[in-house]
Amino acid sequence: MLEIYNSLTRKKEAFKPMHPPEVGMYVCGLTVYDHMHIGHARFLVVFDMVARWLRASGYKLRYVRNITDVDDKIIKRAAKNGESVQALTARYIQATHEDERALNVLPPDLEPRATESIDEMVSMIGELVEKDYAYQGTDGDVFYSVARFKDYGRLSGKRLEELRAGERVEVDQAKRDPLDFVLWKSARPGEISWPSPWGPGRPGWHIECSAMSTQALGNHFDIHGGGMDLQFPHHENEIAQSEAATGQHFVNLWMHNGFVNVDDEKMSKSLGNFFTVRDILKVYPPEVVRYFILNSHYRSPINYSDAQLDQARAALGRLYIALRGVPTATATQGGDYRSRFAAAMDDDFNTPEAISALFDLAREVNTLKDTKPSDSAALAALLKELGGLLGLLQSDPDAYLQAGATKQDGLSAEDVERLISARKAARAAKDWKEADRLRAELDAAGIVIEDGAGVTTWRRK
RNA sequence: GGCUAGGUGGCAGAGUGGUCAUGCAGCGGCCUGCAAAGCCGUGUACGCCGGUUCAAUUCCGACCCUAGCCUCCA
Repeated sequence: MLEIYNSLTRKKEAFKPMHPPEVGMYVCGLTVYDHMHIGHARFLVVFDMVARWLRASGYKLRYVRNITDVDDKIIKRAAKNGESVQALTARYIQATHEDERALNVLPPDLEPRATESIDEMVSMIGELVEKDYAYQGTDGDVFYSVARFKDYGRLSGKRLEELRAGERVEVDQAKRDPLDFVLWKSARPGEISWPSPWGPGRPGWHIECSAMSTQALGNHFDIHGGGMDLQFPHHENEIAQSEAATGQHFVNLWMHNGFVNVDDEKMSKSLGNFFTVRDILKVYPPEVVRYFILNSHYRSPINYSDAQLDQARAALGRLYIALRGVPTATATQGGDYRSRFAAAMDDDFNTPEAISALFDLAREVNTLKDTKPSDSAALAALLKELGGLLGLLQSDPDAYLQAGATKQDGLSAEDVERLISARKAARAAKDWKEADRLRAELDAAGIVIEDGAGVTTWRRK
């Protein structure tokens, strides 16, 4: 039985979709004005893992992940670059898709773009104005009247008076209440805009997700996810907007993934301590990045560092080494590995524990390799199958282990093969000195060689 | 200050009221021409102080410390 931690109730709950086997899940996606960083990669991989496990559990999932392609930062960046909003977002949407493919993040079933749902946003704002949950401020912007929504703060555990007491709330004369947030922003001359009953402008960020999720999944759906920092105010505001507009309960289960830190501090652009996926993939295979993310529980913070990625690479290498040289076979029922794996995943997606079952499985594959090759092959097939549920271990083992992407300076595969045959000749002549010299030469180039029964295999460090 | 989540062995990271996480690194052994990989064995742990209990890292309370949110943010 699948249990998931619900941010709304702050406890694990048995997962009960409203209309099984159908499940609707909406995740707040990227604002596309720059390359994604490792923090973005985390939420993408985490919810990809969630989607895969829900499907593997027999649910018919409708996974919706939006793209925010109009927003203050986008407008500012486009202006700075001297290009149109459309040109900027098109470029980064493409880059985002490339990075997702590299990380083996499957496309969602639906990827709505904010600019394609403006009508729905305008109509939802109209609904809110009509019901007196929203008003047009003195500057023309339309605001949501937070005090009108009695459950405001429930998701984030905040109360209005506490928020008001905070010193950092901005003072804005156009609003009736400093906590009110913008639903519709009037356009300044030259800015991208759409017509509306309140004049030309663009939607606020929060209304985008309310409108797109409702449009794709209905007024009331099962799961809504996103990064920890979106809990307040973004998701709080979504609830306020959607429930006020539709009069219905919005979302049953809220999931929030933890952050990627650097030196125990949040990664952020202002601190300048962020790492883009593109830069990381110049040094590490994408699957190592995916393993690194999945090796911690999705709600825990993780620290990014080269040392961590090196460890992830060593660990993943061990799994691939177990799969190396094993003939293809049908997966066994596999003792209790399968049930251990499932139990871990069912326990709020405990991927580190699921992965620990993979390592025990790999040990048995290795142990039986020589004595019971067919049993070993069947277990290896199980290892690959279970790994696949996490989006791991699907590459050809030798291709993964010999991939050149890890170090730039290396020898080509042909060079390596040539040196290995030279060493083979030296070994046959029992010229150990020459054989060891050649091995040292390979080692210096980052190549590890392993003499098996009659064959020498190689991989990159 | 308010709210939330944490503090586990050299590092990373799960978990449990009383036997093993798992990976990396270390040590010993097997294997190997020597290695590597693999296998076997092995050491080091649960922030601090009280309480409950036959028994607490695990439950309860206080304390200390850390991070996140309270402002755009995955």
